[in-house]
Amino acid sequence: MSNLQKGKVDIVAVAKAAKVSPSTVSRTFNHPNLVSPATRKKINRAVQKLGYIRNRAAQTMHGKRSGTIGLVVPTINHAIFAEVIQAFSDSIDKAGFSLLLASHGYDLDREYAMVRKFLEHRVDGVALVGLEHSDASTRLIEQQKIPALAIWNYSEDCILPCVGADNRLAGRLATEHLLALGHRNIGLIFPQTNGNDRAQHRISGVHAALTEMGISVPSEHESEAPYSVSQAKKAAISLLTERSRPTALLCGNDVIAQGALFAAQSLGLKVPDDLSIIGIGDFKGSADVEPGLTTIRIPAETIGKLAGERFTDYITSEDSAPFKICCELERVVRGTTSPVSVY
Amino acid sequence: MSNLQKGKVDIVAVAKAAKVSPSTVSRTFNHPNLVSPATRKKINRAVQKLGYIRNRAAQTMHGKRSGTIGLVVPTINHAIFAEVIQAFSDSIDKAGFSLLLASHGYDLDREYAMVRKFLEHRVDGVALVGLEHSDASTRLIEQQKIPALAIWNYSEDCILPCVGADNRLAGRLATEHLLALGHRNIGLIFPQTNGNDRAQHRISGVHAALTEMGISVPSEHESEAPYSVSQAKKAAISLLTERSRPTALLCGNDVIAQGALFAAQSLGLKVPDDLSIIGIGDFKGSADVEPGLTTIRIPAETIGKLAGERFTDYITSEDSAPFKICCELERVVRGTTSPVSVY
DNA sequence: CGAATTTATGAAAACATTTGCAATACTATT
DNA sequence: AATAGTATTGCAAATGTTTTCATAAATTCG
Repeated sequence: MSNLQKGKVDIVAVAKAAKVSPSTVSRTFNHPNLVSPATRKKINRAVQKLGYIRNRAAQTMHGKRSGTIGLVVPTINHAIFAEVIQAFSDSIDKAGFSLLLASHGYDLDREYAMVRKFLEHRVDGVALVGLEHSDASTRLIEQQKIPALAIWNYSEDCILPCVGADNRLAGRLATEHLLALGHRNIGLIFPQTNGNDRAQHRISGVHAALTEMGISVPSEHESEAPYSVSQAKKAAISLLTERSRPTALLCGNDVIAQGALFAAQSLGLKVPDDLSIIGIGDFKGSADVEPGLTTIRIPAETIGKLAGERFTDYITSEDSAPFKICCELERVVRGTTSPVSVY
Repeated sequence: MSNLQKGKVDIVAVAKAAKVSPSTVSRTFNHPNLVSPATRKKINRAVQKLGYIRNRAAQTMHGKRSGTIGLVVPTINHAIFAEVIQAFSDSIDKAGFSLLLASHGYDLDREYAMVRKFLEHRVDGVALVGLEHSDASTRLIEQQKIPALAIWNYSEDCILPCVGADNRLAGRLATEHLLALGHRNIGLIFPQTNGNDRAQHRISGVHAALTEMGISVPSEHESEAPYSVSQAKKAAISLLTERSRPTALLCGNDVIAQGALFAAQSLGLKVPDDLSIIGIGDFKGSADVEPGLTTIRIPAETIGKLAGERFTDYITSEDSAPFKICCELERVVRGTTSPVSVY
């Protein structure tokens, strides 16, 4: 009760209370085996009594790790990123790190600013979503020799270590599923690809697969929609009321696919009989709509977890060999796709 | 090119390169008006050339603010928290702060651990979700005299400053809407209330409103479901297949309500003709289901934004008067509720 | 032109910790 | 019992900044 919150409760206050030197207190924390059990007990009692809390800022100044990892995402407020963030956070927490989080709203200049901000905080590593970043960011990471990680996308020729899935393949898998069901007249709804390499890769995978089959998509069947169910719904409605309606809709992500599904339902189209819909992502909720959404599952949780584990390893171990991990995609066939109807 | 990443690029390296003293460099950053434009230019050039980045750890040691705010949420991976986190993050970012984020998975002991962890990082403030916290956490905050904020819930008799909505009122509003439509046989599906004061308050508001009307809910019409569409769907199905089916379902949050909606649809019940459903929250997506979900809107974004603004104010200004802000709820009537049918 | 201000800069102490080195105390060995 | 070795502790320097105080240079004013 006496000298609790007396303002300055630092390591020397503890030392004084335990009648030892500050060095010994520090050692009790950092190398407990170097200090005798008896003094350790004295010190712990003093720590308790004074309510002492270690100061990582001071530790950091000594070249010790700050114990923080910075993660920059495009946005926190999307189901899919929230899932990655959660898994990543849990994962690095287990390794004793804290998460500094920031979002850039798909603006790569802001991404740079966020990385810089994190560097000021002397994070032990920075994780970024995607493979496309501004030159400034790349240079900064290079110069400062800060461990960096690309999350979410996988690519062989990525400069940074990465943990993610192959979005090109995701696009291809979705396409091949529709093709296998006999669809040849396929509509595409994708988000803007600008500064969004996930979408870029996906759509390029789609086009590759289509071209191989000699299929091309007329421009009126190719539409752009933001990451929003309601706006995707609008886009889908206008696409579906074109003269020649496609038999299937391939959507750049599950949110768009959900919008498309609602659009179809509001137009009185039967899914999957009149129209097949496939998404990419398998977001929470995709299984639950009626009918369940067929999609290409990107294992967000696995990616986040793995990324956290490997990255903290990479940071803490001496012999840090860069790594690239490709997480498996999975085709999840539910109720929104069926063979093209013969009519 | 020469002495870029030579390891130690600190303020004295910059000083040397600019041929001034470290003090002057420091001043250029902190009190630029105290240093002549000419030297300022020299210094900036040196900073550029060396790629110097300020070290907040060292600043923090001087009693300067660390520039971080810790936010502890139950979970990141729920639409509604993701939205608050996003808004809070943006908001504090504008004030120059960085966000340290952690989740506790509805375990108040872990919440304590996270707060402690943040304290080690010398955050300038901690924000917690909800009003119910372990004694240990409360004591810790008290002892360390760290600015703290309760987000999400509003209550007059809250010890901490708070920014949030009145969940009791939310429950009451939802109930009154159903009552006004003539419903008397109401089913309840709520999440576990243990360690979740949001749910607790909502359900107590519901019961209060019902009791005032002399209505009681038979226990077989009261069900518990976790925060998951599919599990809520299951719970709703078993509730709706009881002998005496309620005419309306009041759900503890929109995720549960969505599950209930899907449940009704899969049972062939017409919503809202055969069954009215109301949720609480107004999550992203609630407007987009078919029919649109009637709900009590909790303004997550406003809460996050306001919380960030007021909290950073509170932290940075000297005359920090504690504050309590109650954010307005709004009844959003969409397609899932209608007057009870006369039969 | 000299005194009184004002402006610009530097020197050094302070912040809370860690750690290499030195000193002391204890244990085992002959 | 003396010596060598080991276990435990303390001293002091170092980490990268900020800030107070002092000093020097430039400006203003009578």
